[in-house]
Amino acid sequence: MLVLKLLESEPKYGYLIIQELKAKSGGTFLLKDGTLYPILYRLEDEKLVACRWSEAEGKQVSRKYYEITEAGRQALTEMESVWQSMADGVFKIMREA
Amino acid sequence: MLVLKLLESEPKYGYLIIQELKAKSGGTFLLKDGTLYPILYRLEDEKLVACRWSEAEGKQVSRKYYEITEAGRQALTEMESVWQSMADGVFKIMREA
DNA sequence: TTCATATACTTTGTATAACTAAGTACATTG
DNA sequence: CAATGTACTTAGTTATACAAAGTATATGAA
Repeated sequence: MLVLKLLESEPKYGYLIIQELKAKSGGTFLLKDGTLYPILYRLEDEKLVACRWSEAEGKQVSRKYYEITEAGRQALTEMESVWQSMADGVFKIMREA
Repeated sequence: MLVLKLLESEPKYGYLIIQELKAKSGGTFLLKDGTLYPILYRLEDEKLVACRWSEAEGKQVSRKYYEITEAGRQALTEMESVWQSMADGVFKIMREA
């Protein structure tokens, strides 16, 4: 869900996703590259993202940019809803129990 | 974490935990018995809960009551903190991304 | 200039653990 | 007495996060 969320605004490549996951979560999500890339491959298999190789602007390194698909946006909406329900359920129990 | 939380106040048996998980989460956590009991066994292995067989009051059914241990209370505190950090991280990304 | 670090992606293997399904058994209620 | 609810157990499947090791290029400091 978090990876899809980061791709919601614009296509990004793996290394950048790892950095944003770390920065935007306030240091909570520290993914190793060997953790993130398999997630991207799975999202690609599921057609929730599409990718294309592209040379970075100014630099001569080749990067694989991942872009969220329409199906990905729908899945993200569903995931957000499931997460919200789940988190609500957890907080209820942590408060009430 | 949720199972430990439900045991925080008093010892409970499996079936009751399933009912409370459903009721107190507002219907979000619907565990099958085959899902809950292995969780209890693992918590027992980890010494986070202890159990004893006991006849139910008034009834003649035998029930296995699980009680949280001191180590379980410490683990619960740690789990609550980890959950809070994780949830905060998720919400940050869901907002900021 | 060369060594270390950062960038960038891939693949394999392991460990965790949630979940389903099927089984046992007794109690309760219509 | 049949169906449903209560109560626990075990085996097997699946998902997937994660680490580790590998490849490769770029960059900056000594």
